Amino acid sequence: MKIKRETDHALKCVLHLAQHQDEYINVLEISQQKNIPRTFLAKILQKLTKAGIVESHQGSHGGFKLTRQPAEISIYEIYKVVQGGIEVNKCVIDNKFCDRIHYCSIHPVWIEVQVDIKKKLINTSFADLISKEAVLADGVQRKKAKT
Amino acid sequence: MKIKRETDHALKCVLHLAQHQDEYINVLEISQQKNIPRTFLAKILQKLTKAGIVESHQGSHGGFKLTRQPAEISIYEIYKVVQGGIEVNKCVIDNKFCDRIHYCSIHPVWIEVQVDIKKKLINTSFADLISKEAVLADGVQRKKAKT
DNA sequence: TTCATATAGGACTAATTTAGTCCTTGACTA
DNA sequence: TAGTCAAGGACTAAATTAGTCCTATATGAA
Ligand code: FES
Ligand code: FES
Repeated sequence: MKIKRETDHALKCVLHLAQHQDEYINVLEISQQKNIPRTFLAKILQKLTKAGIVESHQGSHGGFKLTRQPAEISIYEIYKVVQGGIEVNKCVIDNKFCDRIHYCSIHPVWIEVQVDIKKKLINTSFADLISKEAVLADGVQRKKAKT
Repeated sequence: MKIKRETDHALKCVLHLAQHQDEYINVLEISQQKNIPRTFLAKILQKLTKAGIVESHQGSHGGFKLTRQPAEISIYEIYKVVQGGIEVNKCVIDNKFCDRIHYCSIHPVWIEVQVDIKKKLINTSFADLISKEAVLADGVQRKKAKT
């Protein structure tokens, strides 16, 4: 389990959409606001659309918006859509990877780690992120004001 | 944080040494027993030697053995030596990676995940693994006997 | 109705990282 | 002193990641 760039982009992107609900926002705007290569982001948004996390609208004034409330979308969901399942070690996914798998004492450790990670990611929604972001941004503002 | 092949090899290797304490075991034997490419394993053992986890002896009847008791060696230690620190997302290591870092609401999630993983890995020693392995291997034997 | 503005989708490429090999040198010991 | 083993550096192959580019299709407005 290592966050790929693609997933990182996807999370920022969904965060942006969550911060601008109920309007269609196009790829260019998100890519500029969140500093993501435009064409790459377009690909990511295709995945999110297929997965039903966002809905798209073509033509002028088109773009993307969330299909659900931010509180109903977890980090884990986005992670899973763009990156697939959590895979701490290859043998956890591919059971032909290691012949020791039937008695390997290390294996259960990875399983446990995965369960922990999954729990944490499921328990963080984009509503949580939005409110936290507001607080943090405010903190940065105050710091700047002081100097 | 994704277990590399190299780390996986290293863990199996140390497990083998832990199961055969107090004798020097050479690269060839470990590589055969644990199914690891010989030359690659040699490299890994170099790292472990430098890190002081194993000690080496050259010449005939040479090889490697642990410098400490299995109970004193954690999975985390091996992980760290061969793979470096836990890095769930790049921004956690490289603070120039993302300009959002000062107020990013997602960032703390990765930090928490890392802390959890680290705890779990530190709390598993090779003594734990050895005893668990014995139980698991026994289970496999019993299953075979039944058929 | 047609032009400007969007996304959809596939094929491709570049860059980076992972997973090794190979070869020469140096230590140990029977 | 020959045979056996690790140390170390340089190299290569394979796989994955991180994108680009081009064409097609949908939409709304002039
Ligand atoms: S088989 Fe999965 S860690 Fe050993
Ligand atoms: S800066 Fe680390 S996740 Fe946003």
